[in-house]
Amino acid sequence: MALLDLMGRRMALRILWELANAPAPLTFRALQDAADTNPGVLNGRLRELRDARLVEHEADGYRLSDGGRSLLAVLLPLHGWAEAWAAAGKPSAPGRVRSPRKR
Amino acid sequence: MALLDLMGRRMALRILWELANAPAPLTFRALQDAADTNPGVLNGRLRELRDARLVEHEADGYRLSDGGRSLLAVLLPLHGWAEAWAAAGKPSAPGRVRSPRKR
DNA sequence: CGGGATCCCCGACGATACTG
DNA sequence: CAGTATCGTCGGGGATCCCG
Repeated sequence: MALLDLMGRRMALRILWELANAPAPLTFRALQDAADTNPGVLNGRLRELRDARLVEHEADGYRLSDGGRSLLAVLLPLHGWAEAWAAAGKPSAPGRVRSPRKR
Repeated sequence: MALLDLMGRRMALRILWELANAPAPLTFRALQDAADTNPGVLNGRLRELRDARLVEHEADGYRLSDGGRSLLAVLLPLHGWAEAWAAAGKPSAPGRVRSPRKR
């Protein structure tokens, strides 16, 4: 699945996430700062995400496309599963497993 | 998300898929053949998947665990989304996704 | 047959300098 | 500020050999 290729890349999900939580479109710099990455990676990812029509670029910056938003929506259940899975997997880890964290 | 790290790896999903469709547990060789990969990768992935408790290893071979099956279930919607997404995006686009494999 | 060990290659990433 | 170019590094993955 090509989707996983894309989403598995270094800052892909992070970028989508930052854009999703931004009140307004983010500039290149703003994104670079928010995702804490470098121009090269950010630029590459941005290109791929735009090719995939998951984000859009306008004069005022980058924003999620409808498709991007729908992807995020589909990703949520997976995210939930992953959390439960991770929680089940590290019962012996420095135990803060008990208090479910919400952010 | 660590899940994506794992699933994004070279044969992870493929292995889960092959195991899911197998009528009975698959042996190492059978899996290697089914997924068309090499011992090194297969072994590595198998170790990770076992660590993640997504697959189980018994005397008669490898099989999906309950967790593995549940993951696959959660993955289905994503898969559906990905198909629609791919279909919408690359009806005529030059497919640069995967280069032809030599065998 | 199962599956570790090895070797090599290539692409992704990180950092940063640089141009418009 | 936006984005590109360059360069070194690092790790994953392909192929193979081989032992238990």
